[in-house]
Amino acid sequence: MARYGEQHKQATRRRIIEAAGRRLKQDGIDGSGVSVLMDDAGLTNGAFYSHFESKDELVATAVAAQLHDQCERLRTQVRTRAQLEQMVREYLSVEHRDNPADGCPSAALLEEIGRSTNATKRAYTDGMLDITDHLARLLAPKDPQSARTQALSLFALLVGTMQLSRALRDRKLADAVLEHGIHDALAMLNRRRR
Amino acid sequence: MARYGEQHKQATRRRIIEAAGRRLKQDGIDGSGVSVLMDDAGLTNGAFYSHFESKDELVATAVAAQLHDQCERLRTQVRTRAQLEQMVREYLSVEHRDNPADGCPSAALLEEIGRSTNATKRAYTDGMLDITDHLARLLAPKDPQSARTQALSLFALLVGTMQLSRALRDRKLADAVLEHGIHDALAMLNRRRR
DNA sequence: TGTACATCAGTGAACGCGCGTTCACTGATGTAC
DNA sequence: TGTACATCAGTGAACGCGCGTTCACTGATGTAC
Repeated sequence: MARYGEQHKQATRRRIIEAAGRRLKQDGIDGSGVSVLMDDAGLTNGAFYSHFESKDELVATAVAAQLHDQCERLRTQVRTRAQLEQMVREYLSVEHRDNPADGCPSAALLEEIGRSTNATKRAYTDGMLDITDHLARLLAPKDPQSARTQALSLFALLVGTMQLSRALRDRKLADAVLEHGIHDALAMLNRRRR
Repeated sequence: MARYGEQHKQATRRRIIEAAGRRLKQDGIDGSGVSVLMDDAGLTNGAFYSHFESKDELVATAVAAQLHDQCERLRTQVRTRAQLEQMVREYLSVEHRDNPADGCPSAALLEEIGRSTNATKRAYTDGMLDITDHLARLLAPKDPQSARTQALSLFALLVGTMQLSRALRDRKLADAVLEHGIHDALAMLNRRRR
């Protein structure tokens, strides 16, 4: 019945979504054309619409996938406060700043997501709920509900700091922003909650 | 010699820049076409190129103007720590979140500025240097140089929190993020520097 | 095992549209006399 | 003061281009017998 083997099309779809995640983070949503996105996946533009209804649908799907990957990485690699501090240091690194395609989808896309379709914002919100669930359990196992907004604030500082460092055309200042951001993020993390 | 009165063209140019600032903040850089920008200024698209060399030049100019306005507002309205705290509260308000056109250019454009031309990033950097000069003098008159990165970190938290609140499609959570952001921003402001 | 057939993932050209930009033109204005 | 003229800010149609999307077609594959 299915002629290309059961998983052939699914594998292609995943390939498009993964390549799109990288491209969107590098060039932005408006900056990434469908032809380029398909080229990145090793296909021609025409094949796009046998996988997705529209560019908007791919964007929402890719955002969901990016956050899901990020969540999985956190789940496996950040299980203690010490690991969380290490994550903060890696997040606010020069390497992360200079390689948006490999980096955090929020740092690369948050502002555009705010202007996107409801489906994309929904996907983003759901992904963030999963991520902050995990972080909240780590920060305050007894009161994860209030720890969630704490985690979101930490995240906001990381994202804002990364975007700022990327926008500043003054290497020294941009590096100093990252450095100071680490300090503030760790302080935020270790402050006593009232 | 000059036929429309000395200031006629300059006034029109200022009108374009000011209207563009609002439009860019609302719809993003890529999302704002030249025709719409000129329409906002009450002109037709053709007149654009007697005022600017390119859309890029207008973007850089509008970003500079937006930051300059923001700096002036800070200079006149934020002269004490108490006023700075008040500014934080107004920044992280629901009103600001729901009206990006009237709001902070960084919250609306920072991610896109990071992907923009060098001229735009230069304009942004210079504007931020002015703003942080002022804030640094307020935060630590004795050591404004180190207080500048502190001001930038505070700014990063405000920007990241605002963007996050705009992207979340969950009113309650989005409001909670603002609320918690105020708390963290004030804590960051009042923490003893080492 | 070999051949004819049906399927549909993928191709690549084309669609209409809006983009940034150009340009021939208009007409309100200040200047000259 | 009134008229002819020069200027150039602004008009609006057009340019080529790349966008998101559509579509007739191809050809590699699994199935039927």
